[in-house]
Amino acid sequence: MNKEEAKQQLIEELGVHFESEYSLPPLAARIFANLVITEEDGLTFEDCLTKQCASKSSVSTSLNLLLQMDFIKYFTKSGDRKRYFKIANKDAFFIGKLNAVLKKLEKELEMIKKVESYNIVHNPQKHEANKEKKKIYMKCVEDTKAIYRKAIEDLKNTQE
Amino acid sequence: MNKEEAKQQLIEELGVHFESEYSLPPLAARIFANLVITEEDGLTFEDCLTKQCASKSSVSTSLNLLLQMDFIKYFTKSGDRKRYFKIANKDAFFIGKLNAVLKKLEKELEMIKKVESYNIVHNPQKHEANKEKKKIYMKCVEDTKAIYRKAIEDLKNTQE
DNA sequence: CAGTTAGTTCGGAAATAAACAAACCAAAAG
DNA sequence: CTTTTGGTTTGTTTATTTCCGAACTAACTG
Repeated sequence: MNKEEAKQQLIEELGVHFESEYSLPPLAARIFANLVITEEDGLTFEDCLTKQCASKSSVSTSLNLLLQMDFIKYFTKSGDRKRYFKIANKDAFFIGKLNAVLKKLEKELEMIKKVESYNIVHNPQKHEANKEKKKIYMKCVEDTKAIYRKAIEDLKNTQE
Repeated sequence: MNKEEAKQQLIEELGVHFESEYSLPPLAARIFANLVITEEDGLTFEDCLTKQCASKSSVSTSLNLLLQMDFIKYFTKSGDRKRYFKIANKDAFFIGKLNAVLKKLEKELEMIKKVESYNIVHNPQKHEANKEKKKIYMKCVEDTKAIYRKAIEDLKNTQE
């Protein structure tokens, strides 16, 4: 398998992964995948257009979505009106991911607490029955959060 | 706020949460939310139908989806043709969730390794640049997995 | 066996999401 | 000032998802 083939295949695979992982529309996921694995330092609007065989408007929407989600950023070159898009920054890829998981865990905890509050008031016996399990689960979430926070710190300290 | 109001509001809120958290269709998410917070020991098909103001066919589809995803189970009462649906089991709710996260992390690792393999062959310099970050991220994922595995064990040992 | 109960299945309608084409705009170049 | 470049915006089309109604089935009931 040559490089171009390997690349295309990996983009498709990564694209599918990103769709579910980050709830991205298919085209945005593919564009992001392309930016993740490209060896170039930044791809232009046109690059994205031709590489994904998509329409201008769809590429525009997708790139703006990715920008707004902080998945990508762009830079310019003086004397060149094009924008060059690249993934937000080498760490952001991981940090963003870690933060996303953290946020989900926070939300999950919040929902569990709401259910708990409801049960304390309206279903005391049910609350008693689940107390121990909730405790284990919550500890697990807290431990995970600690690990993630540390990893984010570590990543930040790896700046080159 | 009375109990019924508090309950309805919580069901809606939990429902919205489950939609994104577990990628469930709206109706299935609401039915599951209802089963999570109900004080009854199991709700019938009809209960789900009337409480959600949905059609028979939609309730049927939703309940079967939830069954197939192992989110819920049912039991029967002798001399009663109805099925009583309830959440899969008190631990399964958490264990299932933890396992789902574990699976996602595994998949994530797998994708990262694929990108890494591609870079080793086709983009050695890029690979070198990201080596340290990948290492931190991977350690983080492994640590998380360990915590989750332990929590699952702990939950299993809490059987009443 | 005729009806009722507790659902399932199938075909389609309604809602939502994703992508597109075409018209548009602002900055730079000729 | 006209044209080209690098996009954006708007309105539509297409695809997919979600839900529903109506017809069906299998088990029980009288």
